[in-house]
Formats: sequence, C-alpha cells, structure tokens
Amino acid sequence: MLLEVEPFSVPTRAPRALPGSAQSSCETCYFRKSNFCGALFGGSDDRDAIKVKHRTTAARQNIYRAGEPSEGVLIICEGWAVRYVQLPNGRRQILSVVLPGELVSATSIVERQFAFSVQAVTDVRYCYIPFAEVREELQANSTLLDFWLKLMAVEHRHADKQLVDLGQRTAQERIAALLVAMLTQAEQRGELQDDEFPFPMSQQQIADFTGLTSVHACRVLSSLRKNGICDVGHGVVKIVDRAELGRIESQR
Amino acid sequence: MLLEVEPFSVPTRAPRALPGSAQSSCETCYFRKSNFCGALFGGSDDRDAIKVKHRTTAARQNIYRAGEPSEGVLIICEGWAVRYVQLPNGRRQILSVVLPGELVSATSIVERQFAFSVQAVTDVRYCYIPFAEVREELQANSTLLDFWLKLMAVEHRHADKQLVDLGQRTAQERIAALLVAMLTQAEQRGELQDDEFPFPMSQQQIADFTGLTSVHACRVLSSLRKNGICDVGHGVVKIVDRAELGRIESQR
DNA sequence: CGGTACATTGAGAAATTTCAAAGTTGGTGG
DNA sequence: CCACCAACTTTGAAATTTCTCAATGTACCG
Repeated sequence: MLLEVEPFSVPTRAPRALPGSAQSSCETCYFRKSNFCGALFGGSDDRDAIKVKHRTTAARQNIYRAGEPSEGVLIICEGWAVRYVQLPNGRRQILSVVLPGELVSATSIVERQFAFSVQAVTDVRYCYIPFAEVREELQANSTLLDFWLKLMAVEHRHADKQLVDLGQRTAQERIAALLVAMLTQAEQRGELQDDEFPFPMSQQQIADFTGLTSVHACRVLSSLRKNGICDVGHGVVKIVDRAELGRIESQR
Repeated sequence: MLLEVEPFSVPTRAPRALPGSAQSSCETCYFRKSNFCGALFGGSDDRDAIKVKHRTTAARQNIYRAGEPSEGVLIICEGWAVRYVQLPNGRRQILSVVLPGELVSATSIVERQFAFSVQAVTDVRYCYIPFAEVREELQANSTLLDFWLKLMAVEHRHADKQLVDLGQRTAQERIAALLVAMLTQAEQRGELQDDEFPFPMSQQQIADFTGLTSVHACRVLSSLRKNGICDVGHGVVKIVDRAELGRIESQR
C-alpha cells in the first residue's frame, strides 16, 4: 500500500484530462508579471523567439527523475509540485514545495542533472527554458542576474529553515510550520478566502515533507482539528485559530 | 594579543594564544590556490589593493551573530567554524561546518544580514572581503561568476543532503554520515594519516549538527567505538572499519 | 457497484529525550 | 609541580515521542 512513485511505477488510475489548454504559452501566463518568467522575457517582446517547451503531467506523476539529464530550467506554470529524494527503503524526503510561477530550483543554471526528483502534486503544467538561453540572458542582463542570485538566496534560506525544523522541532511544530508557511504564501497570492486556502498535499506528502510517518502526521492533524486550530483535508486548509497555530509553530 | 570577545558571553577560560600570526595576509594563505580567494585575486597581483580585514577569534566564540550587519563576505582562513541557528529554548541547529579556505555562505553577495550565526569551533583566523569588491569582480569576470554560482549550487546540494539525513535517517546513520563526509574532505585535503584525521567538534556540536541530544550522540559514538568501527574524541577521528562505517551511513 | 487511493484508529515496540549524578580532561594559577 | 576549575564525557533509569503493524473506514472515479 506504499505510495509507489519511483522509476517504474505505472499509474493505477488513468490521468484525468488537464484543466486549460496544454498549448497555453507564456504570453498569457498569469504569473508572468510577478516572477522570473517576467524578468526573463522582459517588457520587450522581441525575446519571444526563445523556445519554451510546455508540457503537462497528471497528479502523482513524476515531472523529473533524479539523475536524468534535464532539458532546461524547469518552471511550474500551473499546479503544485514537490522536489524530493527517494530512499532505497521506500521512504522519501520532500525537499521543497513548488507553487505556480516558481522555479523548481535556481541551481539549475549550473547543473543539468540533479540528485532530486520532481513530482506533480496536482495536475501540473510546466515548461523548460533551455539552459543556454537562460545563461545568455543572465550574462547580458545584470538586473536579471541579480534577480536570479536572490532566488538562490531565498531557496538557501528556506533550506536552512527546514533544517532547523527537522533537526529541532516536534511533529506538531513541523506540521504547524508547514501550514503557516503555506498560509502566508496563499495570503500573498490572494488565495485566502474565509480563512480557507487550497492545499492539495496528501497526508503522505505532508509526512514526507516533515520527516514523519503518514500515520503520525494523521494523528497530529486530527489533534489540530479536535483542538479547534485548523482543519486540513479535501484539498483545503481551514484556519480556525490562527494565533494558536502560530504559537504552536514556534513555541520553542 | 587582543581577541574578539563576544558582547554578551564572557569566556570562563582565558583565550589561548592563537597559532600563527594574526597579521597573516592572503599572499601567504595556504588555500589561496585552491579556492575562491585564489579565483578572486587571480594570478595578477594588481588586485591586492582590495582591502581584506583579517581577524582572529578563540574557540567557542562567535564570529558573527544572527541579525547583525556583516562587514563583507566572510571566509575562514584557518580553523573550523559552524553556521548555526539558536532557538529560544536553548537548543540549536548547526547548518553547516566551514573548513579552512571556505566561504561561510555563498549567498552573502546578495545579503548583508543573516538569520544564522557563526561560531568558531577551534581558534579561527578569518577575513571579510567587502561586499562591493566581490560584486564588482563577479560582474567583471564571468569565470569568477561561474565559480561563485557553482559554490552556491554545492551549498544547496549539501543542504538537501542534510535535509534527507535529518528527516529520514536514524541517529546512527546521521552520525556516520557526518563522519564519512568529514573523512572524505580530510582525504582530499591530505589530512588523513594512519586512518586518522583532525576532528575538533565536541559531542554537543555533533549533536547540534545531527539534531540529537548530546547524551544520545555520546551513546552512538560509544557504540561505534565498542563495535570497532571508529573512535571519535580528543580532536581526532580514528577510522577502524571504513567499509562498515559506510554501510551504516546508507544502509537504507 | 467495485476498486483504489487515502484517512483513521488501536495497541505494542522502538528510538530518542530527559533528568541526574559521577567520571575525565586540559589549562591555569599558585 | 600540584591542585583546582570549568568544560566535556559517560552512565543509568525513567519518561516521552514517534514508528510499526494491522485492521477498518471513507471518498472518489470509472
């Protein structure tokens, strides 16, 4: 009953049709203005000659497998994805959650192959920008380079925070930390409505991110629900007592 | 000799005299050829105009405190240091170990203040290169920029590996992983002699790195010793059964 | 309907922490 | 050279957290 992810798994359920058109291009991308895509393509549209490969993947499928040569810099256009490492014993560690409009990893300008894999959490639309194009742009445009360096720094900061959580915090604190982080981002994206925001991760994925078993993650989530703090499930989080959630996250 | 003493902690033991001269400059630095310092200053010594501030700090003292504005890019010239986060409950997480010749954090070109602190493990000689100088060099020299980007990628990879260890591995595996990593580096630096290499971290520091308590770290180290795998203590590691150590590190 | 992935619950086992006390070590000052 | 001191290490016993195993319940999709 283990969540079969790696190399040779076949989907037990046929992938659903993806929402929206798989042919959607960057011109219409909702996130273009706010992130790296926007910075790369800039205001001047004479840059649109850059070939960007768009693809889609159904929920639970792999977008990238550890060790394979990558076609370029990977950006998630639509849907949620996770970057993770699969261990031989069947367990895995999710390293980061990638939201729409985000780069999967800013280190991808200096490397073509990675030790991590990338899995779609929901149905996902994504694209590759060829390495060479990005390199050239970064070389030519110092503002863009700066932007990229800052992205790398942000990722580094996230990794550091995650290290502290995994090394020093209890199960409850780690899960609260994840929820608060996602809540904050939902707020910034304007996706928080009636104290509720979209959260498509399964309990197994929450467990893989927080370094727990899915059984224990379930128990922690139950206790959060029972204690009137928040209700996680069915693809959404309902925040009931935000102050208390924040207190749990960093009570020590 | 005047030593950097921390604002709020008074050493209970008087700092020892540091080995070598605190005035040592980059021209004589042993590591100059092999790392970023070398790349920055290059073959042409007309760059030596760059003002580099050298300092020393005694073991167990802080080199940098979280939140303070930093004077520049921090490089450890001599001795061991750790990058860590201090929690209000007294526990802390060590994020990385910084060896002689290494940058404390490659993200320091885009930020002047950090969420982590830096502590000297041994007596340490270090230097700051002003941010502006590094920025200019990176802008002007694309080889150097490439070098820097790779450093950032390496740090990122280390963080990912550490996340997997903290999230998914047992106490024994984490400690074995630390020892194997340090063994490998010692080997590359030519510091491995008679299966023994310098390792000045205390059990408390090992515990802070691996997310354990010092008591448990002690028990794991004892069992490694008892089982004839390796002997950690007195500032050195003696490797007895390297194959077995490797097996423990990644037995699952 | 029937199947599959996902979520929940209970009970016992294992890993790790906590608390407390005693043993070691190395540097310092007398 | 000795005695002291502070930091560090070791050990035991009990408490706590988290995991494992196993069974049952639930929601969604074709």
